[in-house]
Amino acid sequence: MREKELRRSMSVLPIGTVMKLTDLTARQIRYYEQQGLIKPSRNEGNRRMYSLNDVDRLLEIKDYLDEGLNISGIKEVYRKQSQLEAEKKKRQEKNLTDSDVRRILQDEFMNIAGLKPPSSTFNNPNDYTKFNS
DNA sequence: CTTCTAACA
DNA sequence: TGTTAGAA
Repeated sequence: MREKELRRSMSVLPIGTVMKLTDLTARQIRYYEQQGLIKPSRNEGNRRMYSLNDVDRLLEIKDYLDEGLNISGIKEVYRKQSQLEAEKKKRQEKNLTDSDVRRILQDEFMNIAGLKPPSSTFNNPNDYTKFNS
């Protein structure tokens, strides 16, 4: 399912198509870009090329605007959203690291004790009771 | 013909 | 945000 995300991030739509898809004027689309809300790529002729994700983002921006939020308010939303995702990723990385450490630690114990690991211990890495004797 | 930048009766 | 001029 990662291939799908890759396609959604491909910049292949000219501003004219995005205008029809979002019902926004070129002026508005370019303005939101200036505000850093979207970052379309440019083709060989310096023309903006948008991705499906950009279109979704623009549609989202339009909704926020209708809900009464101003540009700075929308910026805040995305700013906080990015930080939450960053923290989430760090947590995941830390958990994976802890998991690795636990597995390595268990291997160490097994070697020192010259024991073969009980299957129940593998099913629950947090259970060290088998090693307390 | 489409899009870009810059500017404002 | 709209609109427009001149260039690409």
